[in-house]
Amino acid sequence: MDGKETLDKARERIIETIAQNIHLYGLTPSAGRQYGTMFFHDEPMTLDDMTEELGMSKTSMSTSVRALAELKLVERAWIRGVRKDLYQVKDDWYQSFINLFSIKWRRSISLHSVAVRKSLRELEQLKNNPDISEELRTIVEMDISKLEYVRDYFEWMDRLVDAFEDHDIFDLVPLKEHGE
Amino acid sequence: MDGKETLDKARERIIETIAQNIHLYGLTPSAGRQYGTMFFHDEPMTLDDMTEELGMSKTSMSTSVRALAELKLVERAWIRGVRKDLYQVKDDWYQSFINLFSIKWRRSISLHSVAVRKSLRELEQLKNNPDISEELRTIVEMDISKLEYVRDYFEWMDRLVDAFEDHDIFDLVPLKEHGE
DNA sequence: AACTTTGTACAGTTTTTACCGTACAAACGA
DNA sequence: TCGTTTGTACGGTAAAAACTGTACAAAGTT
Repeated sequence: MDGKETLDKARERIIETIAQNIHLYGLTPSAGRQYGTMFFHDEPMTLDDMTEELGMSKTSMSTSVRALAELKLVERAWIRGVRKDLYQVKDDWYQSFINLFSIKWRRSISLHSVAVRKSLRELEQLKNNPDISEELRTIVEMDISKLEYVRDYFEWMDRLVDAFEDHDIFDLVPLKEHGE
Repeated sequence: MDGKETLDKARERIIETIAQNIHLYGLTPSAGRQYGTMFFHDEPMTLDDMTEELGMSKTSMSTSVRALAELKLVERAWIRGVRKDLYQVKDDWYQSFINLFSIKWRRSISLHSVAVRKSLRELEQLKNNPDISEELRTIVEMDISKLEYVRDYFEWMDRLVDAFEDHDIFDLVPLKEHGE
């Protein structure tokens, strides 16, 4: 086995591992393979480069690179004289992890918070309605306390994402000292 | 609109929100609806209960409750005299969040670490091979430093999950004081 | 202005995933 | 021991998602 072959095999192993785990970011294996390919490619790539490298249609490359960019796993690059769009991976993986929370989790937290607060308001009002049965009131009160718990949970999640974004998380889990 | 109707609507909003966000846990909306239904159901539920409540087949209920259990979002319960399997939601949502990392992320981290270390070993060996071209050696060295970065990243991720599991994360992002 | 090049919208196809019904094994009860 | 109940494996089907090719709009070039 010659050197180039060894190199490619070593790269391929990493790319395939990324492909098979990127579902944690809500992306498809194909997008993962695309990311992995770009990771080892030193210059920014065009859609045509990716088509060639991965043997997939340009349309697919376009849509999946968009998904990668939305999560800020890749970014656009500019090289003077090149007309085509260029993409490269963002090389700060710690920040990419944080971005997952900033983008996907934050949105989910917000949707939950809105829904919970709305339901809580309705149930509080229902609880104060004198016309309902004692039995129903008991159930309503239980639901209220459940939703208060959930509200607090998402409020905590919100603060957790803040702690990621503010990089406070690196106080708790420090980066490895560079070069040792 | 009578009281029961208001209650159901308030619950339905939450359930649907869970269903539409549980993809972050790698689960389907159906499993989310199942979880939400169990969340508001005070006694543990049987598969037949879920079939009735959700209008889906018992087979589906069986497979998706298994997915929920695997992530420890639900657990089995026992009530004396009841022959059927019973399930209830685990009510510590903070722990459930942590479990996602313990179970899904930890596995991914491990797979990545293994792959990266294996490729690193191969590339180190290749680098020390005197027969390769200077050009190739340069590429290999660049890949090595990329993979060392990745290795360190997953080592950090491993410590992050540790910090979740050990509940150190609550030092950084404290729980809301109970009852205020 | 006419001609190229490039990225993506869109509709159709293929592949994958979710879901269902049947059948059966394991556990229980009489 | 023989029925009954319960959960799930399995094969088939319906639904969803990924992927492709064509067609076109936007931007660049001559």
